[in-house]
Amino acid sequence: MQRPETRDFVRQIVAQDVARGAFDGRVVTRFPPEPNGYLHIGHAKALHLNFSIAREFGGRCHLRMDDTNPVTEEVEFIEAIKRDVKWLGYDWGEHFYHASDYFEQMYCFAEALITKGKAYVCQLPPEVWKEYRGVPEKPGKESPFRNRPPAESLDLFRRMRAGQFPNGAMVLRAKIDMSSPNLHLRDPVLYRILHAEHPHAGKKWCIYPTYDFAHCLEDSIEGITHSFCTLEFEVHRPLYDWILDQLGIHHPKQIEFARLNLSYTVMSKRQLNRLVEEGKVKSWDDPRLPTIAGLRRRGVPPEAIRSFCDLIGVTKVNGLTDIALLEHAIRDHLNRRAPRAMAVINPLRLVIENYPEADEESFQAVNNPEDPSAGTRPVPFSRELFIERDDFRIEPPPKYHRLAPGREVRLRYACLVTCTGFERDPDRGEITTVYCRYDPRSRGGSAPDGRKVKGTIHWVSARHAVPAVFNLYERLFTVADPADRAKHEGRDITDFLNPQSLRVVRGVVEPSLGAPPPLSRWQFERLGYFCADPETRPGAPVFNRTVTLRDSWSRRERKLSADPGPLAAGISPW
RNA sequence: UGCCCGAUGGUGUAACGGCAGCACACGGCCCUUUGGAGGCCAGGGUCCAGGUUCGAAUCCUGGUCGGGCAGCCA
Repeated sequence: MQRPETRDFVRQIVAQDVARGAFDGRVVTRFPPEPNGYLHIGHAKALHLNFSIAREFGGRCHLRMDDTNPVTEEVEFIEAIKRDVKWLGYDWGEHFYHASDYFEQMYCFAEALITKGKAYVCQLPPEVWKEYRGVPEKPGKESPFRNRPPAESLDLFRRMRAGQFPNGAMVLRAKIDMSSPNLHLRDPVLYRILHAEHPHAGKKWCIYPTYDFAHCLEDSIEGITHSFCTLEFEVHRPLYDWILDQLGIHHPKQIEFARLNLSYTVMSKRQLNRLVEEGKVKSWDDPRLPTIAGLRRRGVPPEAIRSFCDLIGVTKVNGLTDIALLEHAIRDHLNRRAPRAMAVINPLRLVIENYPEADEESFQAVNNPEDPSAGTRPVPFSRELFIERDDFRIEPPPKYHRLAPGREVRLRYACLVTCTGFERDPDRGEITTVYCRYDPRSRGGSAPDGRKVKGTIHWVSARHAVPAVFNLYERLFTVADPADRAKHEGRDITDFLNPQSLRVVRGVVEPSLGAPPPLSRWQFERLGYFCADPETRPGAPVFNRTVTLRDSWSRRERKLSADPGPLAAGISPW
């Protein structure tokens, strides 16, 4: 027997269904966001699951606005959601729907249920209904309206629709089992009165179906075969099944999977909303947020989000995914695709003493070593350059391969230089200029005699430099699980905000980057991946740092400073 | 304390009664005109206790721990 193909449990179920000819072998899925907020990377997981499975099994995936609650939903979100889904690379084709377009059908199904004696209009006030429902440990109490004749319920329900009653006066409830250990089966509400204008349906309705009643019907009407949702809906499944069974209509299979939790961020709509409302971040597309809009502005490619979704898999285990995995997916894609350029985010002036003041020349730089077809570009060079402040030390620590008095390094693509001295500000002690002499025979950066030059640093010609603003982003929170910590320690998520999550610095970029297209993605050599902010302007570019490069030197330095080692500790066994 | 779901290296996952594998992270080495990328190596895991079986991560029982459910939200 052949070793079974590795598939997640969802795909296994779908494959089995297809194999045994369930749903005529068809696969139809759907992504049903409620248009009351922006999509985030957790939604991307659901999106990816639905669209990928549809594609893999030759089916289709619908995009559906689950707009059954007019008081929280807005048209603004509908367009934002469509834009984000499209940007992520998913195509719903013709299949864009609104749950509200099915309101008339849902209403008819509700009447059918009433007629069959499976639903009734209940006039218990909300507080009393809550009491009657009871608690999980004990059976609930039946509503006095439970056994009212179907004809009476039907009349009342029609008058509800006609607008004869105020909000909350009565509801339509399913007649199931008030003693069920599953609260959702204790005669759940199917319709409520809401005198509110609907963003899509307008003023047509004043009664609206609840999620439980609407969702299974939406799925059924659209011919969905597999309805994926998150774990918290597991206890709703018996109700989903009950409604469809009573009505005897097409019955999709609901399958629950674990939602995504990402370390060092928060994912709930409520928490994200707070961060925006309270100004902890600037907007819904703030690059520190895990929203799709935020990730896009941060410079995260959609391909990286999709491959991340493949990496995390699908299970029923509620865990916490390390954001390092997302960062890996981002670097992996950008390393192959992002053109390289040179930028200096913390400039230090470097003067090449033996390079004539009046001269300048340009060197050919490789655009992408991972992709020869990306070609090369000329980079201007002159006597005065900017280098990274981190790339010079007066007293270099062990294994430091960069510039220091007397040390030789390679200026990337240009030449070899040896440090001859430096100058400091007499008052502040800050280093202002580093002096070097270059080896004229090392044009392009190769050592003429084959001598080993271990360090290579990046640079920008001062005369040609374009000033640029860099938004350096770090993790939004200082703890891996801010939401859990807040919940269990009675604290607030804002207690864990990283004050360093955004640092704005001014530096320079090489002239080829003077007017980058908004949202274009680059690797600044030795620094990281950056994305031109939408607000970048020609001659005044603004870049958002997507993610740093992996940096084994800074890791080493951090380790050394954190752990002084046995010698520094001064401990000797004898 | 009712019901439902879950538990495999630090993290995310695979193995569907037959050699516990992969990825990320972490550590070491090689290579390098990005301390990037790439290559190589190493460490580290089946929640616990019983049972069934020639054989259990997998099946059964009990426990422990974690999550969900008491909106006219979704």
